[in-house]
Amino acid sequence: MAKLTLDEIGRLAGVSRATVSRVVNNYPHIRPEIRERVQKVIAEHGFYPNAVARSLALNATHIIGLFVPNVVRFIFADPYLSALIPEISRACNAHDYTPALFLFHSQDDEQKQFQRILHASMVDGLIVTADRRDKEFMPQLIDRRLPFVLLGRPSKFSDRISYVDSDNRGGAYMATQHLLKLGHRRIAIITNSLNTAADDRTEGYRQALTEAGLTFQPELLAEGDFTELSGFAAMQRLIPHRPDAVFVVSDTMSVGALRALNNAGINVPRDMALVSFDDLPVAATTTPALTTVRQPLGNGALAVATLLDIIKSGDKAPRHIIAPTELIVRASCGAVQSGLT
Amino acid sequence: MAKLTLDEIGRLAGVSRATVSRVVNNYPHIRPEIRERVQKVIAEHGFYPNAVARSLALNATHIIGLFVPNVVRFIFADPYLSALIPEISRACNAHDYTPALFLFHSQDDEQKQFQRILHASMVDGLIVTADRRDKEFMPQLIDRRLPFVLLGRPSKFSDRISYVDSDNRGGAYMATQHLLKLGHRRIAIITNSLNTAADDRTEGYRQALTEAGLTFQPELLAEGDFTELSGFAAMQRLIPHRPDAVFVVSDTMSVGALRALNNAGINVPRDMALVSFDDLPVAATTTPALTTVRQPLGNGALAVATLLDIIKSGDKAPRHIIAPTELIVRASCGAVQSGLT
DNA sequence: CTGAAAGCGCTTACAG
DNA sequence: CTGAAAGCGCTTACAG
Repeated sequence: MAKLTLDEIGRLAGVSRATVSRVVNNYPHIRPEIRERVQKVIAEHGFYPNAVARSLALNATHIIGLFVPNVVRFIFADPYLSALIPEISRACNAHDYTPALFLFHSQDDEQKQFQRILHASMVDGLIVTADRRDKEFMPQLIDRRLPFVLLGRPSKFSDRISYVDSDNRGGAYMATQHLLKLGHRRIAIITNSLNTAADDRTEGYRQALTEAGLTFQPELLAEGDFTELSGFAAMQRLIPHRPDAVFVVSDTMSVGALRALNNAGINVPRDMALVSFDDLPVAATTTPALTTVRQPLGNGALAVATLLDIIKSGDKAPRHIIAPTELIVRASCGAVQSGLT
Repeated sequence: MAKLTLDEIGRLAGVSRATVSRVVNNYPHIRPEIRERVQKVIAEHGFYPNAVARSLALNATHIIGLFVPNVVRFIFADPYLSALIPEISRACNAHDYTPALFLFHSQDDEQKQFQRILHASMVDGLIVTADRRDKEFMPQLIDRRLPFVLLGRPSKFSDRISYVDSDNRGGAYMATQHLLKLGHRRIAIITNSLNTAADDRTEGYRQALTEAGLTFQPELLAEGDFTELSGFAAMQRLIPHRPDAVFVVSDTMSVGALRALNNAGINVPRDMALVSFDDLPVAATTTPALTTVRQPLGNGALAVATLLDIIKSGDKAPRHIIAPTELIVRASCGAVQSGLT
C-alpha cells in the first residue's frame, strides 16, 4: 500500500487537504457530516500523517534525546544506565514522545555530534546525565536555549540549569544516623569523587557524624570508582582501621565490600553493620546490603516529566527537583522506615 | 544566536540557497572562489542544516528504530538489552545514524505505537528483537516494506526476513562435544522454550549427544526462564538425577545453577563440569561459568551494519547473518579454542 | 465552517 | 558552474 497524503485523502473525500488536516487533528469546528466523510475515507484507506512533514510545519519533532557523555564509565561501572534507559523509554511512550540515544563512547563521538544535536533541530529537548565533564557542554547548551534537564546535580551553573537529583545528602545522612543509633562510633565510608552524587553522599555522612559530636576520621574514608572491584579494594584498605560499620555510597561497590568482609571472616551484620546507597529506581535483582538507602521514584521519569513541562509550557525558568530517599532497614528489625528529609 | 537558514547564508555570501546547499553537501562542481566565500560565511556565522527539512526533502531521516516488544522479559531476566543498547548506539554513531527507542512495556504500548512507527516515516529502518510474539508484527512489517533486521532467528517467515543470529546450534554443539571429550556421559541441560535461541541451543546439544551414540534423557533436561532464580531451581531439579556435567543455555541462569551446586556441596569443576552460553557481546563483568560459549562479534553491530546495507543499497533481498561462536575453556586447561562451525 | 495560499527549510532536475 | 523554481507533506492565518 502506497503511503497516502493529506491531499489524496482530501481528493477521495471531496474536501481540501486543510480540512483533512483539521479532522486528523481534532479541530472542533467542522461540520459533522464532513468530519464523518473524511473519517470514513481514512478508516477505509488508512492514513498516518508523515511525522517529518508535521515536524517541519510545527517546528517540533516530539523526539527527546538522551545525552550521555562518557558512557564507558557507566558500562563498566554499575547498572545505572540499564535501569535509566527503559525508564525513560517508558515515560516517553506515556507522553507520545520518542527517545533518541546520544551515547558517547569517545571524545571523538562527542565532538563530532554535539554540535549537530544542538543545532539540527532534530530533538525538542535533551536529558543529560551529569558527569565531571559537564562543564564543556553546559555553556553551549544554555546558550542554545534548547530545553534540557540534567540528571544529577550540576557541579556548576546550578542556578541556570534544570535538574533532577536524588536527595543524596539527606539519604546519606539518614544512613549514617541509622548506624549511629545502633551504637556504632567508628563508621567508615566507601565513596569517590567522580560525581556530585558521591560528593553529596559524603557530605551527608560527615554532617551526621558532626551532629553526633564525632569528628571525621580520614583513615575511615576509602575511595572507589563505582565498580565492584573497587569496593572490594576499598574495604580491604579499611579493615585494618577497625571500623564497626560502613556506609557504601553505591550498591555495586557494596557487593565488593561485602566480599572483602567475607574474605576477612567478618560477618555482616553480626560483626559489622553495612548500609549502601542504591542508585537504581527499579528494584535491583539482588540487593546485597542488608540495609539500604534508595529512592522510590525514578529520576528518569521525573526528568522526562520535567523536560516535557519545560518544552510545552515554554517557560524556561530552571526547575530543581530533589527526589526523596528512604531507608530500607533489613535483617534484624526488618521494618521499612520511609522519610523525607 | 538565531538559527540561520540556507537562504540567509546565501544572502550573506551573495549566492543562491541552491549554491549554499551544494557547498554544504560537498557537491564537486563549484567554482573554488564561490565555495570559499560560502565556507567563510558559514565559518563566521555558524550553520547547521535543519535535519527535519533535510529529511523531508530526501525522504530519509537517518534515524533507525530499536523495536523491542515485550521488554519486561528482558528487564527481569538477563542483561541482554543492557549490552545491546550501547552496542547499537555505538554502531549508529559510527555511521551517522541516530538510534530511536521503541521499547514496549505493555501490550497497550505496542498497539498504540506500532502502526505509527510503521507508517509515520520517522525511521529509515528498524532493528527488531526476536520474541515469541513476533508473529503479530512480522506480516505487517514485511507488508510495509520498511527495511528491518530481526535480532535472532525468526520462528516464522525466515525466508522473507533479514536476520542476524548467533550460531546457537553450533555453539551448543561445541559445548556438548567438549563435555563429551572430557569423558562425561550424563550431560544435563538447563534451557527453556522462550525463544528460538534456546531452541537452537537445545538442538545443538541433542545433536552432539546423538552423534556420540547417546540417547537424549528427558530427565536431564530442565527448563528455566533466563532468570538467575530459574537456573537455581532447574539445577536443584536436576541434581537428584545425578548428571556428571551440565550445559546451561544462558549465563545468567548458570549463576543460579552454580549457586544450587554450591548449596548441594557439589564442587565445580571438580565434581561437575559446567559450560554456559554467554549472550553478551561485551565481556561480561563476571562470567561465573568456568567454560563458556560466546560470540566475539556483537550481533547488535552486525544488525546495524546489515540494516544500513539494506537501506542504502535499496536491495531488499533478505540477508541471513549467522555470527560464529567460540568456546572459551577456562579452569584446568585454560586454553582458548576458537572455531567456526 | 471551509478552502486557497503561504510557509516550514531543505534538495535537485532543469534551463541557461 | 549557478539560479529560479518546484517539490517533500504537513499546518494555519487569512479571507470568505
